[in-house]
Amino acid sequence: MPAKTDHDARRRDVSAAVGRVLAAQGFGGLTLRAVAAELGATTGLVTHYFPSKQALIVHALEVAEAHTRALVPSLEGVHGLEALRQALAAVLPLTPEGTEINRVWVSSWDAALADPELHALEKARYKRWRSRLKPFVVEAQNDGDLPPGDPDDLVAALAAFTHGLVVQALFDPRLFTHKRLLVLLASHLEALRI
Amino acid sequence: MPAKTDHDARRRDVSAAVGRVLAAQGFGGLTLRAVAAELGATTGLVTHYFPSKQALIVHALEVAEAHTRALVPSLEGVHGLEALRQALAAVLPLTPEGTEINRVWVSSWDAALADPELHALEKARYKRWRSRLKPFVVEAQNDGDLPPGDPDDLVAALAAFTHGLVVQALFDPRLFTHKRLLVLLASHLEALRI
DNA sequence: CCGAGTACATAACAAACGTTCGGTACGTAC
DNA sequence: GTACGTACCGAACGTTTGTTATGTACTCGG
Repeated sequence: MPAKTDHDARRRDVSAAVGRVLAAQGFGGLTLRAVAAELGATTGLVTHYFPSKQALIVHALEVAEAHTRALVPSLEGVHGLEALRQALAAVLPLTPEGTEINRVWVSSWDAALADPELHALEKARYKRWRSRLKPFVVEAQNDGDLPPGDPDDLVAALAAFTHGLVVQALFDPRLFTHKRLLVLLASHLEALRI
Repeated sequence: MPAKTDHDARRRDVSAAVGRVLAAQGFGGLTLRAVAAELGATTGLVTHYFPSKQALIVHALEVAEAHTRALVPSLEGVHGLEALRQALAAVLPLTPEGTEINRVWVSSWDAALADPELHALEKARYKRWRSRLKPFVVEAQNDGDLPPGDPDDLVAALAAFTHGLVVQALFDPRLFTHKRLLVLLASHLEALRI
């Protein structure tokens, strides 16, 4: 009875289109018709795969998270402070792709602060990010490359530094070039060194 | 010929209502009707004082900036690292008022990334903020409380740290309490000490 | 080849949007 | 007192929104 199309793959296509609209227009410009146009289809297709706009957004942000995580290089064989540096550098808007996905994240904060469900999801996402960074921080502390103290505090501070840099870079890419972002990150980690 | 009402004061009233709607609903929920309702008036009043929604937003963000700056305590007699700490602490969401205005700022980034005019204004705002912090950084460097090097880099890093902390705190106020935010800021500055 | 069910297009729907505008009330200037 | 300009209401305008319903083409299991 089922037709041929790959349902899950098509859902991912739709979500990808949402991501592109979001990166270009922000949440204010995210409409079902814009998504459909980006996809070269109609709103009928979109609503066929997602019951509501809210569900569409939620899924699109999940896909974006997976995408973001995929930008982090393999850190096998890399440890401590250097692994931390690479993990944080992967988040910076160093490529057009990185810039686009960061635009999506920053844009999503508006909706996430207003909507309870999105708020909870973003809060959980931050928790996941910090817990993914934590082992590297602990390692760096054990190596004597970072000062002792509650690693959770250090992780939060480093996540803050990185995302704060992302925001400034999005608004002034001319001032925060690829090279300068990496220098700022590296010298920041260096400054924290004991 | 002119009637009695204080035009500028009324414009500020409208902008304040925009701020309240923005803090509660974000840009997605910012409509002329919501602003009018918040003001206990009609859309006619709003459009009487602002030619368009865009102009309304621009003015509301200007008012918000003035408001934000007013939250910074007098730093007369305070210098160097301690002045820097106080200036940055003033930005953190430590009070309901501070939380509300930070919600407005973070929400505004969605629209600011999508609209050229708002983008330019936000970019300029960041520049102003950094240049206001810079003297304190230079002072702290001269005092030997902060490492030497390009003060612009240090300012950008500290602005990044602070705003990144703001975002995390907005999404998880339970985890980032008033006390912890201040501790994180203080120990971060301490960690940068030579 | 034939029902059944999926994959969409197309179109309609009420609701909500920003903007525009006529109308009323009320000061002020002369 | 009359004329004029401001302040604001209330409603209408056309557009756009998310959602829902209808219709058609196609693919499969039997």
